Amino acid sequence: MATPGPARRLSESAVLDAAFAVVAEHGFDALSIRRVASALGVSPNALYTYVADRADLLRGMVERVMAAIDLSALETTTLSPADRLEQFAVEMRRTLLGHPGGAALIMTGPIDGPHSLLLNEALLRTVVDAGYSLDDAARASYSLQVYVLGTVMLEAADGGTGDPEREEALAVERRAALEHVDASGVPLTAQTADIVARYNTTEQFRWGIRRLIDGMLTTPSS
Amino acid sequence: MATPGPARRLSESAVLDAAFAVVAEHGFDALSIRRVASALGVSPNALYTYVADRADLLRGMVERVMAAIDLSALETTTLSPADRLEQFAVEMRRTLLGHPGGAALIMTGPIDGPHSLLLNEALLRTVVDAGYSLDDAARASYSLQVYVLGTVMLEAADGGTGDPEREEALAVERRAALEHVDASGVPLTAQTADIVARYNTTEQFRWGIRRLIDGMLTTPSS
DNA sequence: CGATAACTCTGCACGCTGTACAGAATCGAG
DNA sequence: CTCGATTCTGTACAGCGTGCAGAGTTATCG
Repeated sequence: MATPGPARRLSESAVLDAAFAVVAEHGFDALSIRRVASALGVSPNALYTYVADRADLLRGMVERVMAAIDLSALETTTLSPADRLEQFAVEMRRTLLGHPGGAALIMTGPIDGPHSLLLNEALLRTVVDAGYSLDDAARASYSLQVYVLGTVMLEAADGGTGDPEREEALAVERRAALEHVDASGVPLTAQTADIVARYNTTEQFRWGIRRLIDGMLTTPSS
Repeated sequence: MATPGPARRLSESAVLDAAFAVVAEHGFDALSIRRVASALGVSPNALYTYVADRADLLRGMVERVMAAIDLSALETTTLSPADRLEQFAVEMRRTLLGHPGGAALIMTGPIDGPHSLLLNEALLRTVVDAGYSLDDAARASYSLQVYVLGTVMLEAADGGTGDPEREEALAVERRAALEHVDASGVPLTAQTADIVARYNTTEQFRWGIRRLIDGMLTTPSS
C-alpha cells in the first residue's frame, strides 16, 4: 500500500451498502450516521474516514440510485424516439420509486453527479436522433427529468413505492378519503374523484409524460 | 368563552407567523419547535396546544404557502386557455420559490390541503373551458402541477429563490462549473453547456410548461 | 533497525432536536 | 366554592451530527 496507517476496515461502498440497508429496514427518516455505523459494527466517527459528513453520504447515495436507472430503453432503435423517451421515463420512475429511499434521496440536494450527466447525455442523444437541434434537445431533456422527478416526489410524499399492488391500494384509499371532502366548494374535483384518486398511478404518469414528449417533439424548433 | 381554563396567549396563526419568520431569518433547516417557541417567548411545549407535532406544523405552513398562490390568471378570460395555464404556472413557480421555505415545504408531505383542492378546482375549470372532458381536465391539471412542483424542487435544491438576479447569478456560476466537467464521456452535454447552465431559469420553465400544455390541449380526448 | 509521520478508529463531549410527563396556574360551569 | 378542563412551564430522555484528543497500526526514511 502506498499510504501509512492501519488498513481500512471498510470502504465507501460498504458504507453506502449499510446506509441503504438501514433505509430499507427502518425507513429513510431513520437514516443517521450513528445507525449506519452501528450496522457496520463501528463507532460513528469511523464513518468520517469515508464520507465528509452526512450530506456527503447522501450525495453518494443519490449517485448510486441514479446509477441504477437503466438507460437501455433510450438506445432501443426499434422504437420511435418518442416511444423510447416514454419507455425510459417509465423505467426511471419505477427505479426511483422502487429503490429504498430513492424518492426521498432525490430531494436532498442537487442532482448533478456523474451518472446524472450520463443520463442527460443519453437523453440528448435520443432527442438529437429525432432530428432536433442540440439546444432544443437539451431543453427537452431537462423537461423530461423535471416531469419524472416531480412525479416521483409527489408519489413518494403520498406513500408510493412503485409497487403496482401498493399503487392500487393507495388509489382505493384515496378514493375513499375523497368521499369525505366537502364537494360544495370544489364541484369539479368532486366529480372527477375517480381520476383524482388515481393521480399517482403508472397510467396517469404515462398520460402526462406522453403529452409532454409529444408537445416537445412536434413543436418546431425555437 | 365556551371552554374553561386560562385564555390562550397565542393562536395557530401566530405560531405559523413565527415559524415563517424563523425560516426567513435562519433558513428552512433551522426550523425547529424550540426555535419557533423561543421566537414567541414561550416554552417549547406550549406550541403543542396549537399544533399536534412538528409534522402538523409543516402541514399548516404548506397550506399557507398554497394559499399564497394567486389563481387569478386562470380566470383571465381575455387570454386563451393555454395562455392562462402558462401564466398561472409561471405565477405558481414564482410564489413557491419566493416564499421563505416554500420549495422545501412542498417536499415535506402530501399536498392535499383545502387550498390545494381549490387550486386543482381552478385548473379544472380552465381546462374544461377549453372544451375538454372532465377526465382529461383532471389529468391535465395534475400533470401541470407535477411539472411546476418538479421544477420548484429541482431549482430549490440548486439554491434558487425565484429572484431574477439570483437566477442569473446561479446560471453564470453553473456555466463556470461546467467548464471543469470532463467532456469526453458526455460530448453533447458539454456542447450544450450554455443551455444546461440555464436549466433553472424562467425561460426554460416557460419552454417546458408551454410544450406540456400544448401537448395536453392538442391531443384528442382519450 | 529504529524513529517518524501518516492514518484509522475509539471515546468523550457539546449543543441541538422532538416530545413525554408531571405539576402549577387559571378559568368557566355546577 | 368546588370541580374539572385547559394552558403553560420545567424536567427529562433518547437521539442526532460532529469536533477533539488520544490510542493503536503501518509504510517510509535516516
